[in-house]
Amino acid sequence: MTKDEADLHVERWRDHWVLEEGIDDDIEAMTVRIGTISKWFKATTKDAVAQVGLEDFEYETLHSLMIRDTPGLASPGELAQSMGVSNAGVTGRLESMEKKGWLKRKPGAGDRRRVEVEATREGLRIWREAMALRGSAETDVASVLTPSELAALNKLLKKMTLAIEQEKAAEER
Amino acid sequence: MTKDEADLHVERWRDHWVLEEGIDDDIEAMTVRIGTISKWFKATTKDAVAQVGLEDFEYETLHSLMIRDTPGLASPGELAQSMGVSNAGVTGRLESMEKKGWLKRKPGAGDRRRVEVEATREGLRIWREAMALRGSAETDVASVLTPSELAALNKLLKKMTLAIEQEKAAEER
DNA sequence: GTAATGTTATTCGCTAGCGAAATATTCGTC
DNA sequence: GACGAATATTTCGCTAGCGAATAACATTAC
Repeated sequence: MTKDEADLHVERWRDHWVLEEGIDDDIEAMTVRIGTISKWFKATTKDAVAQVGLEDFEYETLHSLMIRDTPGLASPGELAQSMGVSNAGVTGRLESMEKKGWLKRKPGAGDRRRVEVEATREGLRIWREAMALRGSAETDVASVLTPSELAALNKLLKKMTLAIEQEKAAEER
Repeated sequence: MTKDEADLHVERWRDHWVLEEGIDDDIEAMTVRIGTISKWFKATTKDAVAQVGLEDFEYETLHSLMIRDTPGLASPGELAQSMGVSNAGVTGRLESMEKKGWLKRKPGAGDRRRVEVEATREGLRIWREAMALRGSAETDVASVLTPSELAALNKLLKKMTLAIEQEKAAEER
């Protein structure tokens, strides 16, 4: 069967190898593949986003704002958390994005320490546009799998994500 | 069955949703899961790397240098390519890493435009140390799968990576 | 052999983002 | 009901990295 980059990587690994305790080949190949796919999705998203005239981080911010359970509405701190960016970083993003008119900030209603971030109509529009492009690129890749293969893949991935989420939760105490 | 974050994401997606043409739920869940796992691996690598006293980008550079088919030896341009970083960025990395003694640069033998980057003994040592830690974190996650599940997962992932690699190759003409 | 073109690495000006300190507001407690 | 602790955001100084321009060398064409 044709080899992919991960296969080649593992082969080189074994030949030239130097580590005392070897890492399991299948695990190594799996992590490399996950990385490859993730990178690809990031790259296609980047393209889609560039096509509609957004910067990467602008898209990410709008996206984060929209996929909440209160879509289009959040505080800077919440955004920082969900994007894995520092609070200071979020302030910077909001600053420039507010100037461009994709969102606005207003002082928090009840608690005046807070700031409420809200997507504008125009912000929503451009984000949707990017989403449509992004989705079609993902569909392209996923379509090499049959529906039942996709289901099987999801089942296996889910086993891992559940383990990860559990691990994460455990870390937080 | 227990739901993971991806499941919840897709549910929210559907409830509040606003896109004209819906994105297929299974595809969306799959991309979210791939992203979650990839992020997790990145985070565990980051921890491992911090434990041995390396910066992220220093580890990445050493790693890139070591997994070549000429391990421990490369030109800046090759590194830039394999890391997906600009040439200028690589120059900066090499600068600081040379100071710390993890690698050294010397003028290219045949072609004197080139520069040869070589890992030092100490660079190799610290990278190995990080690798051992990194590997064990990955093994932890992967161990929720049975060997045959892992094999099945790799088979499905490989279908996608092959498609991606083909797409990439096609783009390059 | 020399001019023109290509290739490789580095320098320079600029942007995004981080961590720590500063600022503004709220909550708890005596 | 005032004062200290807690919380939310922003400001500030600094670092990594990008793209464009530059420098140094090599290759090709004539």
